[in-house]
Amino acid sequence: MDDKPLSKDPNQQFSVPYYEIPYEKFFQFGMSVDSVVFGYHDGQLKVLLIKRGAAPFKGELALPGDLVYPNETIEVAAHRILKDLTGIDEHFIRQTKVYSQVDRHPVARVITTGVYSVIDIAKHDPHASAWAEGVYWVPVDEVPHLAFDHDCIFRDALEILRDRVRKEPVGFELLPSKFVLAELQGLYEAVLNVKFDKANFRKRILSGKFLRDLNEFQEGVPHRPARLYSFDANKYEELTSSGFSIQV
Amino acid sequence: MDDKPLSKDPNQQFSVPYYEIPYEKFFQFGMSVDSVVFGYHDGQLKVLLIKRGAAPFKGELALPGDLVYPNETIEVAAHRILKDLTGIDEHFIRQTKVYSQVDRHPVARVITTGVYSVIDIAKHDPHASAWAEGVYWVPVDEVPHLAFDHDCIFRDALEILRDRVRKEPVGFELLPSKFVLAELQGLYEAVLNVKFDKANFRKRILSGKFLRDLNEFQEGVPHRPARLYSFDANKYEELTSSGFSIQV
DNA sequence: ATAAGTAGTGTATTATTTACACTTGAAACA
DNA sequence: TGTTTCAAGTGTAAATAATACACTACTTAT
Repeated sequence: MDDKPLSKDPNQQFSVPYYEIPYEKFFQFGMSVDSVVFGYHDGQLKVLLIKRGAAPFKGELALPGDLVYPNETIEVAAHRILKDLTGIDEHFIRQTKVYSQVDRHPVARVITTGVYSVIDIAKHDPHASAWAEGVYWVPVDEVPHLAFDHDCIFRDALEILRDRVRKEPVGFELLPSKFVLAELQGLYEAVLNVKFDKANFRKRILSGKFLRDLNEFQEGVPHRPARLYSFDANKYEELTSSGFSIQV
Repeated sequence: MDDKPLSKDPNQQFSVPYYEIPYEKFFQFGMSVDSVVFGYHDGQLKVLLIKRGAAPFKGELALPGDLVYPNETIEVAAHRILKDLTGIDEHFIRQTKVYSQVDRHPVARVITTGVYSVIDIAKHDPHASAWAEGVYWVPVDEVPHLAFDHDCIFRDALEILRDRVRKEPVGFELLPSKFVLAELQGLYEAVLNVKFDKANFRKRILSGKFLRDLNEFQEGVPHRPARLYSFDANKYEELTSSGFSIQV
């Protein structure tokens, strides 16, 4: 009995001085990570949802997530989960918030950390795994009700992404390494749900000098092909270290 | 033995499939909160440090923090800690990051959430408590080495504060409810470590319309007394809900 | 050749930011 | 009762940045 996770019984309240709470009760938390994985496709910002393969909420839609292993950090756990789902080792990943409502998990006391991740859909082919019966890319404005408190975790992540994408080079993670300015503009428009003037968008982005002009061109388009660019991470580092920040 | 917190023994690695890890090992995390409490005094931004009253790191300087109780959320725990230290119930408080390095705590596996808090020094009188032998306001640029990974937690919080204070009404929490524009300017200059032009600062702040002109004046100053203002939270809410955001 | 369609550029207008000098008013002192 | 001192508070010209929008350029398709 003593080994079981903390009971969720509402009668089991600890309205007593801390020294009357058995010491080991302070060390019975479960820790999990829930990932909000963003991708961009067909001019739409999408998020990766799974159909849960295990209780609780088996069969329901949720964010991919799992308990943190005893020897893992949260970041390691998040990478493991994404690797299981997409096969890719390297992901851009950032924390959002911690969710610690006492009753947020129906079975045990589990505190979860939200993270978001931003990937190029074309490079990844998500597939079902031990804990996910199905995996789906869902446009962010069509996300249905999710298991646990994942509605909230998703909303918060989207809001934080929208804030961050304006000043950090997050957007480039969503695109192939070679892209065209119109794609970049479409991406920002999809993420932020706004429209930009083409000429002004170009001027702003190009004035930053962190895009490398590859002197290559689009192929197979039925009109004048556009120049290909890539994000120059070194140049960007150089710029940020002297106070520069992307402004979109 | 099974009831003890997770061992920090580096030999106890779990490089095995999850189903070979005993189930209860997933529920032996300790969860804590560490608060970075900011205050403003004498034109300086300061942070509240404690001298630890208990092992580990007894006697060393650290951020105020404690284990989360089994029936608490992280936010509740953070408020409890600050109440213990300052006697005040209501605090402005925000999460910063989660710190989950496996070896960050020398005794047990404890994951901590950093929070920051921003208070009016004049209204609070911090005092030693069960877990704090001493309490000190230290200017942010004179913070010495701290216990655990608190150096890092502090640095991150300061960076996040500096980012947030430019667009959220965080600064007002540091001042008495009635203040003078010069005080507000001094505060922003101390937090951000920059200088503003007086005329332009006023124009910018006043153009937001979220300051209420109290038609009252400073007293006891040996020069022309300045107008007193207060932050109008209702007006601010109204403005933000229609897309407005503070810009400093 | 020419039409269609997107790539990419130039520029006038408007809005915002910056720098800095100025005026105002209360208290202190002669 | 001036006059000085000190910071409060204002006005404005110049520089910079944001916006709107029309234009040219180039490649494919017919």
